[in-house]
Amino acid sequence: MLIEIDFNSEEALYLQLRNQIIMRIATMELREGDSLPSVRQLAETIGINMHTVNKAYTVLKQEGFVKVDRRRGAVIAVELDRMKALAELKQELLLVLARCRCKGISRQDVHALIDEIMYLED
Amino acid sequence: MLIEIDFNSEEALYLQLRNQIIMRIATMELREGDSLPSVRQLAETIGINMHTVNKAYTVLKQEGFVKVDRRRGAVIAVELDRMKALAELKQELLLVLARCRCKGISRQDVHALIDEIMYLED
DNA sequence: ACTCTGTTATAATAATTCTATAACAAAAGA
DNA sequence: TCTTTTGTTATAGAATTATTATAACAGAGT
Repeated sequence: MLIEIDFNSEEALYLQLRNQIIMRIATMELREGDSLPSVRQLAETIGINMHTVNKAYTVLKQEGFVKVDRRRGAVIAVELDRMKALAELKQELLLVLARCRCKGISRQDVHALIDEIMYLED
Repeated sequence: MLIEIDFNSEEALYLQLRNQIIMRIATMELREGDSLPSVRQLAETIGINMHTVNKAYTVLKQEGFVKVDRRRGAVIAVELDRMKALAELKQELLLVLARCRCKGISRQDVHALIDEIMYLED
């Protein structure tokens, strides 16, 4: 679990942590059933406080990316709720695409970029 | 300029303001050259502090959506920097699409949603 | 017994957000 | 010229959030 934290970033540490873990699940570097390091262990590795890691794990749990097992710690367990995921995606895209329209980025431009990023999928 | 603020939202007031103005530019409810209300006037209309509105305008200026004229106040003036806009879009999409991949939202699903939101464009 | 797990509680510090006043120079209009 | 309105800047306080620091607890593994 190589986690890189940018202490100069404006983004909160626990969000950087959350985002990196989501990215690793997406690239399958982390797979269903894999355990994350314990909050204390990861905190020590990175050099931050235990509670900051705990907060990241708590958010990941609430967002349906991990489940917490008293024995095994935080385990990757992605909750698939298609309707919920689509609704959240739409909400996020509304603002992003509004910015695109303002800045002269066309629908085709967006499609091309999507394909570039999601090249692995069908 | 009807601006609706949700005081119960977790989103900062100045960001709600910024986002609504960007949405209005995208829908052409606000057009190039249009003036925004003065910071004091809009603050009074909404019932928030002048500095909160000023912060929203300052962000919009930094992001290239308005220019500030000493005489006319904040005026819609969208700065078109295609490379910059595409780079920012890509950065934003990386995380959003990672979440999609985790949650079983396919590339086709995303394309369909893009088309649904950007239906007016070619 | 001992260690490791997540969880919870409490407290202190720092940073961010929002508000409250106040003042300034530049420009517009009377 | 006088007044008003503009954005801008400065300062300060309150509220919230983020981060750190200790400490303790129960459950589970060895």
